[in-house]
Amino acid sequence: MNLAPLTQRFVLHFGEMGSRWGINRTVGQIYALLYVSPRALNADDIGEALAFSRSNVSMGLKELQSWNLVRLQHLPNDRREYFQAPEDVWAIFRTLAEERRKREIDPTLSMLREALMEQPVVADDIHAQARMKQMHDLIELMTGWLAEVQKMDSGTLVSLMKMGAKVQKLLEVKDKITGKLTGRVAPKLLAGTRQSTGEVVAPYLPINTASNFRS
Amino acid sequence: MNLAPLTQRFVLHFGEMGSRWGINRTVGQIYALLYVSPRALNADDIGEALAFSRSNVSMGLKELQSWNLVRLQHLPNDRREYFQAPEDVWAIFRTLAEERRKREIDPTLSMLREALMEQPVVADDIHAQARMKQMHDLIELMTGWLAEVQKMDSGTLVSLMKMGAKVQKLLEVKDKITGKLTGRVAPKLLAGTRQSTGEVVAPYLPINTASNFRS
DNA sequence: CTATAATTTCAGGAATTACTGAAAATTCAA
DNA sequence: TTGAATTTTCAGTAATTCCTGAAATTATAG
Repeated sequence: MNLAPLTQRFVLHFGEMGSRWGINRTVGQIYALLYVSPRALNADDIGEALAFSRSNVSMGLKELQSWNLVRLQHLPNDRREYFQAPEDVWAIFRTLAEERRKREIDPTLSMLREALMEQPVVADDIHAQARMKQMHDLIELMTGWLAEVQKMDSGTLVSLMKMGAKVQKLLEVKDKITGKLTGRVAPKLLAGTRQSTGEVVAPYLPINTASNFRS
Repeated sequence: MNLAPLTQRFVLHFGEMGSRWGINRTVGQIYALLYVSPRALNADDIGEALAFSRSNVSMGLKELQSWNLVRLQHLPNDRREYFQAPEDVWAIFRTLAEERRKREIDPTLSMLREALMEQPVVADDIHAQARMKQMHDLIELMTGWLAEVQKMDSGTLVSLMKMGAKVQKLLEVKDKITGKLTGRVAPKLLAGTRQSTGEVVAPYLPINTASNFRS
């Protein structure tokens, strides 16, 4: 591996980080290299830069393509394929979120939905189903929110994030004006929820209190 | 493995899902079991339920404890340790986000900060550093926002998420009233950013346009 | 169509990670 | 303090994942 110093540190770091995800070191390094590279690279460039076999590069690039994380490019008078990472970091982040949702969240939601359709036959499964309902509702709320947020343009998103918790205050002001309840927990939420199982599930608890864990 | 039917499906699913993260199947299954269990379980319970060796359970529980995902409990007249998952799914989610930040984001931020302090000596590193700056800024913005959001109580968070993109409209209304600019991209953001490298980096682009990728 | 360049597939070996049983360490009741 | 109960450690093996070179496939220039 013969890379510029900063590039090398970045590439090695992403190789290590990759392992903490499901992604393997090779793929992490290839992506990192493409991300910082000032120009599109072909498979041989990559293999040489990272000292990987040509076939390993090929598999890594295929993986990255399946994640929609790299774009293909052709140069005039050159039959080889050139790869690059998108320029816009926000677009990259969106793609990542989207793909992870597809691979990790969607299958889980399906499993949960199926499980919630069933009639539990064992005592333990009654409680299990109620827990699955809680998880299902949280995931559904979060993915729905994520989908809406992903539609915003990057500028709006940046503004929102920079506001951070100040949105809360804005909501309170709005409450006073409209009289609607948003900043506090709605009574319905506090009342507990009757599940499809018939069981009444405890309401969302305030966090960071000892009562979150049985002691 | 001799589990109630719904419980078994849930446990097996989380085992598989674990592999897509960095987490191994065993740990995923143990956590899933604790999550749906109506009562705290000891290591032998878990080992028997999932057909794992006692030592494997011990290692899995240690891993889960290092993630702050399980709580320890003692029953009267029983020396064994009993484990359970927190009841509040929101608290669980917070913990997960927090721990992943510590393990994945923080080290990356450190690496990026260090790299941004250096003076690039090779041409390629000048571009690489500019790219790292973009990534650094995005991550910093997101983690800062996350930290603020994590301080909110679950109820507020639920309200916010249910509003989804409607927050945007609220911001526009606020703009009209206060005259401040938040809903649209601030001029400074559109103007591009002068990096520490001296290079002027392109501003955030509108997403979902072909121009995000060189064609 | 043919020849060559480029990419992909894949079987097998290398490296890593997971899991187990036995032994060591720890905890706590008596 | 002792000793039984419980948990943890760890070396060895099993299982899985990664990576390579060779062969097959695909693409395209001539």
